[in-house]
Amino acid sequence: MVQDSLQKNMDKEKLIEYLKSLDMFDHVESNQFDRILEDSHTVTFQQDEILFIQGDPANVFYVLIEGRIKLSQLTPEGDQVTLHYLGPGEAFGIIAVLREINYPVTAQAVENCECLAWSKDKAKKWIISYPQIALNSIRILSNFILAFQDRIRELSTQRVERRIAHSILRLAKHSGKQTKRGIALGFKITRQDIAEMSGTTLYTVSRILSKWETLGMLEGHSKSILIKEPHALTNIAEDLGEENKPDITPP
Amino acid sequence: MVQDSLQKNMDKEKLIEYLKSLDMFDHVESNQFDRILEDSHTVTFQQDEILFIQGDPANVFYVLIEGRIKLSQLTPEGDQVTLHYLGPGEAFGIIAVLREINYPVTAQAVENCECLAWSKDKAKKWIISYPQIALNSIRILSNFILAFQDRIRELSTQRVERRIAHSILRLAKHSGKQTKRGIALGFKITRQDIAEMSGTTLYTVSRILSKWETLGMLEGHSKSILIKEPHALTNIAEDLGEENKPDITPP
DNA sequence: AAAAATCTTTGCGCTAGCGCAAAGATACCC
DNA sequence: GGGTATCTTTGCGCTAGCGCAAAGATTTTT
Repeated sequence: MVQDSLQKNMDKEKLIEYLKSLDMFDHVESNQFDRILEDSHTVTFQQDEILFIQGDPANVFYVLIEGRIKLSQLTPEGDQVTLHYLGPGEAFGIIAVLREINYPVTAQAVENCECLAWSKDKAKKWIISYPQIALNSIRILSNFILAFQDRIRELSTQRVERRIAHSILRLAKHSGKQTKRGIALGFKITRQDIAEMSGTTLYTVSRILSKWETLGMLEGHSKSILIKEPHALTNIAEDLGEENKPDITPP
Repeated sequence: MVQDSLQKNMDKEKLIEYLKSLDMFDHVESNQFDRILEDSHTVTFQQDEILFIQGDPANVFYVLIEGRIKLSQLTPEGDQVTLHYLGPGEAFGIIAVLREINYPVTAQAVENCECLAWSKDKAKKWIISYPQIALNSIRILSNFILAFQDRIRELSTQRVERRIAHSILRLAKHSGKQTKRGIALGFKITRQDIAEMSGTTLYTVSRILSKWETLGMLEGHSKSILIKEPHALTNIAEDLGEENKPDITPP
């Protein structure tokens, strides 16, 4: 973890412009941003670096500027469950900082990352004394609640194949890059990672990806996935239409 | 659904005293409560009555005073998933009202209920213009997030038996009544209800409850459960110690 | 370039849990 | 109080998905 001066990668003007566009600072008066920024510092993390581990005392509130961060929980038995992949612009650590509890999740950089960071006290000061920021926090938290409700519903009622389809589509929506050959997921991701998002095992993910590959829906390379037929994946995720198994009866 | 005058079941003084004790109004100045109460009206619901269905436009924010309410989601396929049982003192409808979205869940009274209700506009007015109430909302929402995270972890990594044990213990903690013979769950609940909380089927719940009954851990009657050995249940929920199957080898 | 580490695939056997069906039990209603 | 609706239990067969093991493939390290 490295602390930079603010000006390294972006000048102050541009950074403020960017902050203004974020959910966390939506509708905050322009003249506040100088002070908000003064209270912050920039931090960078290398790929795979761990920002904090579930159970660590929560001393910092972050906004992710650049890169991608995985939020996960480890069970007492050692199974990892991925709760969310954060992308640029997302805030994290709100709950732990405000509630004065230890971080309830582990945060790990899955790419090189750059964050703005506020100490617990400064973050609390802004959220508590600035009603608009509190309201923005409510909106952010409620997004999590809605997403988690969907996740619980999925895990309770859908079979693995569908859940995996959903997980991959979520990644695609969040970080996919359109290429000539299809949508490529924007960062390295293993079968194990997908299993942790879908509530299954890496074996099952591998088998199902292989199946989809033979059906021509996607291409799975090591640590990367290229979605060739997003529509077919959506069909599986939404459980629409007939299986598009075109009866592979050899001639 | 019946609208009462405030004074029917509780006089105003007592009601204000009660409101002050709730999470939603924690640390709100005493002199505000007259006005908060003026903006509200009381509503009662009969057992099994539906307060609102997922997808309904969110016009009302509620605080549950008396009774118990089930929050659930229905999948497009018709499977029901129970997200939470609300008890007295809990607020609901915050997200839908603030976000101007339709209710994301269905709310149904599982006992006769009494609620305080605020119209969307009045609720928004209070939450937006009164920072302490916004902060309290953040705390309430973050509780949901933490609970849902646990739920996702459970569904992803634990087997049914353990999840059922957890569900029942949660109900017991939330609404159990200590009796001579054990802890009795405080309201009618079917095998189907428990299945919807645990992400399984009513058949599996029935089989597992039967097993626990033969082990002497609990007694399952129609629509009610008496926990005779909470400790044994906790062992299963936490996956502690050895199976307390005392080798039922007949004499 | 070789060696080590990590990730992926796939065969194989197994079992947890599903879900139909049908019979009992309990609660509800006219 | 008898009939109806709702809940619960349990037998039975089945399959989705788990998880070991071992072989490939790919990436990283030296």
